[in-house]
Amino acid sequence: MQPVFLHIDGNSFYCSCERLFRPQLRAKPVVVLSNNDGCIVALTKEAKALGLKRGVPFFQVRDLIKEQGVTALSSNYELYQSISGRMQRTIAGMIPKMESYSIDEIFGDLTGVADGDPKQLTALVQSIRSRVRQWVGVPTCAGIAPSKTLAKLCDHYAKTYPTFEGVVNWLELSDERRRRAMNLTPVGEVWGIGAKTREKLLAMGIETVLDFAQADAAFVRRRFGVVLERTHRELNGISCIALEENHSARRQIVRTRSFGKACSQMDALIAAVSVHMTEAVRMLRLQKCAAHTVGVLFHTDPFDEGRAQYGVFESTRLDVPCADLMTLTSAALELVRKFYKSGFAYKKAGVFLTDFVEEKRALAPVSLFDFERLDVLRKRERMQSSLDELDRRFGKRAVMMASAKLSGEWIMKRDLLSPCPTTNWNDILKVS
DNA sequence: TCTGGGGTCCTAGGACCC
DNA sequence: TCTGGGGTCCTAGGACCC
Repeated sequence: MQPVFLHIDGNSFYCSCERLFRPQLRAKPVVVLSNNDGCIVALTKEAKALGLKRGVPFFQVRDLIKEQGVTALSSNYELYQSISGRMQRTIAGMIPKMESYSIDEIFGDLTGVADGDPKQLTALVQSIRSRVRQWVGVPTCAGIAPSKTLAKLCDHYAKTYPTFEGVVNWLELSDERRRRAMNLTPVGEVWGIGAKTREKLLAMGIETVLDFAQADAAFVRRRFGVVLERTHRELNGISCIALEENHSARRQIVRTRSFGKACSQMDALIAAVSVHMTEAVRMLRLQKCAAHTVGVLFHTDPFDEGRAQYGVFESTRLDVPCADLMTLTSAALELVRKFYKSGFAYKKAGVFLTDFVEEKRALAPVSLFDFERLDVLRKRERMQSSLDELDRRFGKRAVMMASAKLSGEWIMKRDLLSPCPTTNWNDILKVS
């Protein structure tokens, strides 16, 4: 039986989530910014129409945004994660097999559904879209095709050409329309073809998806390897990439953040690494794993080209896999102490965990209590009364952030603060 | 002078995705 | 002044073993 894949994703997902709670933003240009409000990570079609693009640093377009009355929002990942969960549960209830591919995307397996009748498949997917719209409130587009790569391409067509009304079904297109669509689409739009490969293909005169799909398979294999050969086959309707229903179990966990302001003290790195490790271990325990390797990274500001750069990406293999916050944090802090060099202004710090094994023992969730035992909080006695006050007013998360903040130059606008009733640093610092 | 061959494991780096 | 933060997979080459 010929496989049939579905791809659905949310339109301007982060912006759509924000619009749910701010209906006045409907049909208006909106952008959502990355962590330190550094650059644009999501934007609505109204914002795209003004020439704004994903990935552009905010400061470069600040004037344009002001002039055009674009709403710029700090990101709120906890909100997006929660909406994403609702969207995916809604879809999961309507199709036999599903893979959660990213925060706003799913792949589904529709093989054998509706006896493979293309018209019925399109109708089914339209009903999924309207249910998501109605139950969750997020607009989506979808593609249906015999391979994942084609399904994603069809979704792209659905987004690009509104006449399709949100769903493009490869199985319903004539050969002629398929060729026309592929010929209109730049090769870089294909899932699996990034900037580097695109440049190489352009240099060979391969400009459109059609050019690439018609290229010689052996040639693609020889010049670009097995990965791109798979993409090539997928574009020709041969499914090579299977649905992964258990996509969510991670093989590594990384937590990093840029500092709002570069810092040079080792204390600040220690504070940052401790906070990141607390989050990383929380994730690790959620997926019931222990990590055999623990690592840290920190580096100077790569955009500050005038200054000497220093970067660290180091890891330790533990004697035994471990899911204990204290042990993992100690190992990470040891790396920080070993590789820290004074005289540099550090802009980014983080931790990573990898080489996972399943952890069968029951694990208590990471609590603030664990965190307080860390040497970061040596100053704890001094700070205790203000921390108690913080705890009463804003909860433990705020205590954690304030502790880190007070033990180093840790400046962030709003990251990690969503569970608190305030996202305003000044409120928190006033109390502490 | 002439200096095997094949397998496995690990790592670093590069490419890709959102 | 201000430039995100996650992830995945593949490959080549070196170390090591017999």
